Amino acid sequence: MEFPKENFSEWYNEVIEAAGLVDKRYPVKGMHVWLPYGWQLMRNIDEYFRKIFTEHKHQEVYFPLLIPETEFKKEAEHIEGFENEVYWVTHGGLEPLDVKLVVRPTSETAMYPIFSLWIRSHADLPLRIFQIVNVFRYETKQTRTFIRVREVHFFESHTAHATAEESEEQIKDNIEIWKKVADKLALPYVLVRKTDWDKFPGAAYSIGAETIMPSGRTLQIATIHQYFQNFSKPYGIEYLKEDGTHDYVHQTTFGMSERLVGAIVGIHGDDRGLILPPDIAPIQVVIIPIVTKNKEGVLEEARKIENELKEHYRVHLDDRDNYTPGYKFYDWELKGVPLRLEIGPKDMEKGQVVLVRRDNFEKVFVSRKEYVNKISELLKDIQKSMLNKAKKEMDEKIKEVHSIEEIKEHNGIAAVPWCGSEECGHKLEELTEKKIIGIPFEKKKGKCIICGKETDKIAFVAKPY
RNA sequence: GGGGCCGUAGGGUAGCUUGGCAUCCUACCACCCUGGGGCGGUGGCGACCCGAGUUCAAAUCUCGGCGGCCCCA
Repeated sequence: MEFPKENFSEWYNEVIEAAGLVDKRYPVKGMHVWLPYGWQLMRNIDEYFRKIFTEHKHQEVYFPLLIPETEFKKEAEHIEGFENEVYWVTHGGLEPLDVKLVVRPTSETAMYPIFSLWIRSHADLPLRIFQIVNVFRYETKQTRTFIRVREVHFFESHTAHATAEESEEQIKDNIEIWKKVADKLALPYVLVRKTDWDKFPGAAYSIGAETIMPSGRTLQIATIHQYFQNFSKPYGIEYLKEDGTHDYVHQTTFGMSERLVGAIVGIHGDDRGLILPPDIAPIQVVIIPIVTKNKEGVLEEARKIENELKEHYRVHLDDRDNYTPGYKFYDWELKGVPLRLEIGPKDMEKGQVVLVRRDNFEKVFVSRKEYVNKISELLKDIQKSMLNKAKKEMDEKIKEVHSIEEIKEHNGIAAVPWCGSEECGHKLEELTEKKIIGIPFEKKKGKCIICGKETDKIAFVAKPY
C-alpha cells in the first residue's frame, strides 16, 4: 500500500484494486469489472440476503431489464425523479423502436403492471418478493467504485398488503431485517427519515440507514420505502376485499447495493489493506506453511489441516512455492483475511499451530487438539470487536451542535434542532453547504436553528457521498 | 452546473518546454538459490489512447474524438 488511510480517497482507490476486488480499467465511466475475490465477497452478502429474506417470507424472482416507456411513465413523481438518469434503448438494429425501452434504474415500473395481474383478491396478499439484479443509472456526478456507479449491483424487495397498517408492519419488519444484515457485515449505522425533498421519487416516506466513512462523509447503505397506494393507483393494483368491494394495495420496498462493500472497505480497512468481517469473508482462515528443510512434511501437514478445517470454515492453503512466508503474510493482510494459521517445523514438533488475527495482530499458539474450536471462538470475537470498534468510531463522529459555524466545521453528522419546514431546511442546507441527510427517530426539544420556533425534531446535517 | 489537470509495457513513472534509436522501478516468464514478516542472482518478454493535420521526421506541436482524475456549486 502506497497511501495511508488518512489519505482516505487515495487509500480507498488503491486498496480496492490492490486487494483484488475490482479491475477499474473497464473503459466505461462508472462501470467496473468484479474480480473473483471481490465477486465472492459480494456473493456471500447476496447469499445472506437470500437466507434472511426467505426466513422473512419473501420469494426470489427475476424481472426483465427493459421497461416500455409507456409503463415507465405512469407515476408522475417517479418519472420526474429518474428521467434525467435513465438509459434508453431506442433502436432494434438500425430500426427506431415504436415504443422506446428504459433500462431499469429500479424495478417498480417493471413489476407493478404484472402485480396488477397477479393480485386478484385478499387471498393473494400479502405479496413479498425480491430480486438481485443490475440496475443502470446515468450518473452525471463523479463516480466512485461501489459508492456511486452507473451499473449498480442491486438488491430490491417489493411487498404488497391489504391495509396501510399491514404495510406499516412490513416497514418495521424491514428494519428488523436490516439490523441483522448490518450485524452480519459489522456495519454501524443510524436510521433516519428522509426529508420530503430527498425521499424516493413516488414514495410516501423513505427511511435511510446511514453510516459515516472515515473521511467524515456519510454513506446511505440501505433504504426502506413506504408507498402506501402511490403506485398501486396508477398501476391499477386492485384486490377484492372480503366484503365484496375493491381497494388498491399498499406497498413497500427495501433496497441495498454494493455500497455495502464500499462501506466495509472504508470502515474496517487499515494501512495494510482490507479487514473483512468473518461472517462474509471469502476466506476466513488462510494457512501459510513455513517450509524449510522438511518441505514435504510441512506441506503434508498443512494439507491435513486444510482438510480438517474445510468442514467448518472457508479456508485456503497458500502453497505457492515461489513466495516467502513474509510475502504471503502481507498479501493476505492486504486481502483482509480475518485469521492466519501458520504451520512450520517448530510447530510440528510441539504439536501446535500459530493463529494471528487480522484486526489486532494478536498471536496465539494453540495445540492441535483445541485449534478447531479456538478458531471458531476467535472468528466470533473478531466479528464482534470489529462491529464494536466501528460503532464507537461512528458515534464519535455524531455531534450535537448549536450554530451554523459548528455544522460547517464538524466532520461527520451534526445534529441540530429544526422545525421541519422545507423553507428552513433549504436555508440550512445553503448556509452550511451540506445536506440534511434525514431526521433521526429520537426526538428532542429545542429551537429551530433557522427560525427559532419550538420543535422536537432533529436534523442530521452532513456531507453525503 | 462551473473550472482545472492528465492519458507512455499488467501497475507506477522519465522523456514533451527546445520534434531525431523511449528511462527506471515493479509485476510477469525461464533457470539457479531460498523459505518463522515484502529473499537473492542471471537472462528474458512487454508501451507512446484513437483519428486527422503540420513536418524529411511526432510520445513530443495543432485540431477532433474517447477515457480517467481533482476542485468548486
